[in-house]
Amino acid sequence: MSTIQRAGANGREKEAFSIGELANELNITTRTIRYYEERGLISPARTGGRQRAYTRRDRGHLKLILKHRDAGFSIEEMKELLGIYDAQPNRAGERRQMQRFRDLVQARLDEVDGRIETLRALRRELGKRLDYAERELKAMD
Amino acid sequence: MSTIQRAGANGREKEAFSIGELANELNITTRTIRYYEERGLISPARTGGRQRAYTRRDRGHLKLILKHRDAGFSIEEMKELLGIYDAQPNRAGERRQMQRFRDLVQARLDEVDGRIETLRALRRELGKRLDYAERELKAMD
DNA sequence: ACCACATTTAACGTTAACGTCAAGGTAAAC
DNA sequence: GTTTACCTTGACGTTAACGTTAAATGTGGT
Repeated sequence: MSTIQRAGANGREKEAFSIGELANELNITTRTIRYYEERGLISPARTGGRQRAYTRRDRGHLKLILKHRDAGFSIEEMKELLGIYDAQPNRAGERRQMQRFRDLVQARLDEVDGRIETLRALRRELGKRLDYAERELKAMD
Repeated sequence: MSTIQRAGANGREKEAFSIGELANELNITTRTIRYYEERGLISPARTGGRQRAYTRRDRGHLKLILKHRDAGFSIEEMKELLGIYDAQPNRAGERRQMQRFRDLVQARLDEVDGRIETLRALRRELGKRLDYAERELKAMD
């Protein structure tokens, strides 16, 4: 698992991860991680030997990506959000950037709410069928 | 639009629809409808000339299918549910069948609840980022 | 130095859910 | 009984999100 541990800042916390470590931790394949890079969702640094070295920040990105994936969002849909998210190294971003970020997150939140509502509608529909079945069963004995 | 109107029972209510009519009403293409038939989700009757004639029941199926689709369910996931749903011509189904139907609907309901929860988790995540952005913006003026 | 295992790039394969012609039959309107 | 509009069955094309080799390099441990 090549447990990457590069020199430099050595303050107790782990600094860099290999692709295999992340794949393991997040329960996905290395192919999936490389694919996300291919599509421009992440861009990890490289070691001298050209191997990918992921930071804790990259790992955070991946986690957010997976949450979106599980919620049914496409890679294209994630790109906008992450692109902006990346554009703010820390908190020193410019106001314009920060506003744009906030707006995007807000929009995404609305999207999520919409999908929740869609699911609620289906839930109600299923509820009706369930009630029907229960009634029929009750009237059958 | 060949407004199919076959002889037989003529009690005010429309009896049969053409594929084009349904596609129009449901805002999908005829290809999509035929595809669902190909995958075994529906099986409409045919006219003398071999054209598909959909009943109100078929239309109901399609609507349920679309709700599932919009909620992110796959065709395979819909097949089980619709298969059973089809197995009950009216209400005269056998108890065994009805119980199986209820159980399936219940399971699907749980699935839906799970997906809603996944979306809620993402919602919370986005909420945090939104708060962060708002705070930063406030501390910027 | 050497081994065993992890990683890399490149490329072809796969599944789902339709889109998109092509070449005829069918139905309804005139 | 022709148009004209709609429907039919193929069948090949397309996009997304990875899976799956293959052949070559890199890395950690002894």
